[in-house]
Amino acid sequence: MEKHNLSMQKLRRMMHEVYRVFKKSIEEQQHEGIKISPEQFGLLHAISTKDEEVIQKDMAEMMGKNKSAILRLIDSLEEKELVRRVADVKDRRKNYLMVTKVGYKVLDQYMRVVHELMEEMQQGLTQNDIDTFHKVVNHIKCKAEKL
Amino acid sequence: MEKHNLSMQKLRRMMHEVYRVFKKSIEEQQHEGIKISPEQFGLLHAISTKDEEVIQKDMAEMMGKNKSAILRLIDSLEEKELVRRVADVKDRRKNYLMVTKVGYKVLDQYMRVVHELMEEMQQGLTQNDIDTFHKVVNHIKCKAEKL
DNA sequence: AAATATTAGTTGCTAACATCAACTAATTGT
DNA sequence: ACAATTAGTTGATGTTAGCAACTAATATTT
Repeated sequence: MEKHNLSMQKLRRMMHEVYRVFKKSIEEQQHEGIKISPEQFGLLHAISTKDEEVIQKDMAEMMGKNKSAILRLIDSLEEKELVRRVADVKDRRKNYLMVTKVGYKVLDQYMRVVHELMEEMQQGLTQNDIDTFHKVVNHIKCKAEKL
Repeated sequence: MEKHNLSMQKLRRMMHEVYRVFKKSIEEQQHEGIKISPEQFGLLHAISTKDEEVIQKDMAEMMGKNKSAILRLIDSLEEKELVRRVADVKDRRKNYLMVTKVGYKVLDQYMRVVHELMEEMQQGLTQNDIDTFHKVVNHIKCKAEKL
């Protein structure tokens, strides 16, 4: 009982710390340049990894976020010129999301920082540990989605 | 590289789903009564589990949050009469945080829901899985705290 | 073809959370 | 007694989330 709840809190704490360190590293490694928040980064990255073209609705589903939330995020990314909306010629309701050149550049920088940090923070953990971690995360997510 | 980043995003997604389900269950099981947010719940619970009396600063440290953030949370909990600040007689700067009777009642209700949900979502996972999960979370948190 | 239903995105509003700097009052240290 | 430190507060700013209502575009039904 108490154990389970603590895990969510610990999880939250862990993520908070990771983001804090991440932010600090970004500041240190880039005194200038475009700064984006974790959520913005998450969306930018998600868009960039999709092979086929995606629309806002797709991203909302994929990230499990409310469509307004996605819209706001896209607004903010578009404002920074990291992403562009391109209306579908056949269905004018749909906006395809495209990562700009600058977008890819920022993404690359951020990914490098993420990579370094994760390498560092994972030291001392086995691959099995990490795989189990992902398994648990995925398992709980899927269970939760069904409720 | 991409794998590590995805885990943070997946983690975030998982937590989002868990909170969604949690909220839904609360709504279903309590058509009335005091509603509190995950953060409020987290703080309320944290306060309740400490044997010795704690002050705001303690909670900020313990939860890894900014003191203003804690203050605001306490404000909101105090407003709902779930928590009370009690000034230390010897050091008037310090406020001890006490969970009220109502506070314990709400906490109990919420804990019950949490317990049920976690039981349900953990089905199919072994104790070893869960332990490893906690181990990884704790490991990363500690590593991050040192950076 | 026209009417209705559905879809994708937008808007306005509200709530919650986080952080920083500056500040105040209280206590401790010199 | 004064300076430094501490605990909490305030104001401002930024970010994210969610809901309902709305608009324009498309699909389906009549």
